[in-house]
Amino acid sequence: MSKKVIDETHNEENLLCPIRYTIDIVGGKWKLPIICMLASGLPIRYSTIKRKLTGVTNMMLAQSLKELEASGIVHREQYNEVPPRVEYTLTEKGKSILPPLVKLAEWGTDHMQEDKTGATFCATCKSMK
Amino acid sequence: MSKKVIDETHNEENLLCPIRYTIDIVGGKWKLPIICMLASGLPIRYSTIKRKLTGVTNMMLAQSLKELEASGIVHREQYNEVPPRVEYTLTEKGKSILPPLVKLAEWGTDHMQEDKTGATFCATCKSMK
DNA sequence: CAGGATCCTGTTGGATACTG
DNA sequence: CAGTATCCAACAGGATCCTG
Repeated sequence: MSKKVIDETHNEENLLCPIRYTIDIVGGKWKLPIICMLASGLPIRYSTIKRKLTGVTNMMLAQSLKELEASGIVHREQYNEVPPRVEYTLTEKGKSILPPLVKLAEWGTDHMQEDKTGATFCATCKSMK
Repeated sequence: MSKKVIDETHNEENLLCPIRYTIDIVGGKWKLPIICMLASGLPIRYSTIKRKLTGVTNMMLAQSLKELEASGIVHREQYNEVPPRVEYTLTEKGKSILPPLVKLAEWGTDHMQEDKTGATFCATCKSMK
């Protein structure tokens, strides 16, 4: 979810565009990998996500998860144990965004190969297909 | 096409992901509106695009068009007349990205209405459906 | 008409340290 | 373990002025 101030003069023209609404939800550096990782449907712990997302900081991961939760894409389940455990899953809304993303992935796969032959693909995204 | 320096440590994990490849192409503030505007298939002049894209500067429009051309999405046809005339059209690759974008738009339309009822939609994007 | 050059600012994302 | 807080660098995008 973009924090940018809505410019009223462009609001109706661009920012309420349903495509941009969708891209805003999955935009940013880490949200797409997170969604891909949760695409299996199984709940995944915070620490597991952090470990598999090479290079992500606690700061960025927590923020991305919070924004995805605010968008209704992921569900956060907190267990009051010691040590604490928090698991994330895709909501129904989150699952429903996968087919459109797969369309994007298919188009990307087709046309990446035209440009740079032999490109390797993100393992998590491949798992969506 | 983003100008950001590619971080080699995340390259294979994220940046060669076909979804991100696709989103990078249509990302940014003006590329989606430009693509929507060209979706009819008719060639459109630079000045016409500029006039219809309220708020865009020459700087941003020229840059967006150049990047879309480099991505193979739009074709630039220059006529050596006085005054100069340049017309833009979607390439075959550009046309082929419309169906995936329509999927995104459909998802966005469905779920925007859950969040904010009565939201108005971008006229150019609606024209794609 | 169709851009380019230069300078500037707000946002995004990262580094590091700390906590319930 | 699962985050926060604070500070900072990089980049996208805009304003203004200039040109073939």
